[in-house]
Amino acid sequence: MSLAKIFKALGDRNRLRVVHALFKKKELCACQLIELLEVSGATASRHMSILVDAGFLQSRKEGRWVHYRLAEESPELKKLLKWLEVQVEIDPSFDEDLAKLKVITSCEPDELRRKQRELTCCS
Amino acid sequence: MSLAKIFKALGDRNRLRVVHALFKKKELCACQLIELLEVSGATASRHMSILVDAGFLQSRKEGRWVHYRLAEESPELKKLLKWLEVQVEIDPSFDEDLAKLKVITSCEPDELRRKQRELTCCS
DNA sequence: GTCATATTTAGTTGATTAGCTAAATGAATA
DNA sequence: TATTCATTTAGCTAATCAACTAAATATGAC
Repeated sequence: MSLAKIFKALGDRNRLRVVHALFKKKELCACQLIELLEVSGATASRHMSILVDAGFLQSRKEGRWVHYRLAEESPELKKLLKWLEVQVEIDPSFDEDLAKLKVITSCEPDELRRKQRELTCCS
Repeated sequence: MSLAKIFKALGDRNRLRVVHALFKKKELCACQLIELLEVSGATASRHMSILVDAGFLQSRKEGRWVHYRLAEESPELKKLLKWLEVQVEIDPSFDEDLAKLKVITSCEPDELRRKQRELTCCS
């Protein structure tokens, strides 16, 4: 894994939001991250794959759902994440996501998806 | 300064080479970095401005020459640079630049520029 | 002042990338 | 088995970005 690739993976606002969310929640499924970012599923999926590819995230498939969490393998990347965790804590631009996260994790993924469908149908 | 911008600045191989070089040499002028990267002066200048902009580098003008070194202001960025310093040390893909750096810093900037002109004229 | 020279800015081009929609895949359930 | 649904892949578009050349700026030397 090249250093440039590692930094490139973090050089995107939406991907930083995903990492920030996983600092806060430990594990989130794809549909929750879609809800958080408010992008298409395809776009979110691509962001995840970039973060997994760079070694920051690991995924776990459970039935139809894919769950993401921060990877634990590399001690070096963990150090970098430690630094990043302090920075996002300081940065008020991530505060909005905290409230959003609260809503997103207040119900189970399947219920969340039902709500998402309702919204897109009725609006 | 946004976090995404900070990471984006490091998400380019040539800019990482510049930072690596400045870990090794403390201060280098624009013409030496042009020689190191083997890109046009304009391209090198743009890379430098991105690194300065992100807070990693500071520049010092001395007559016609501009000298660059790692910035000391931000304790947070210094921590990140500390991490990066360890990584580039481990990464063998930066080894080639060590030999190159030796040549580049073996003579003063004005002599280096003379050599550069000779090469482009005669080849 | 004029010339030479180091660097930056402007403007162009080709490659990469973040976003989308639509189609494909894979897994649970009727 | 057929259907439904979560996610990924494919294919497209607009924006970003790294590289270049040429022109502009700035500084030292004649």
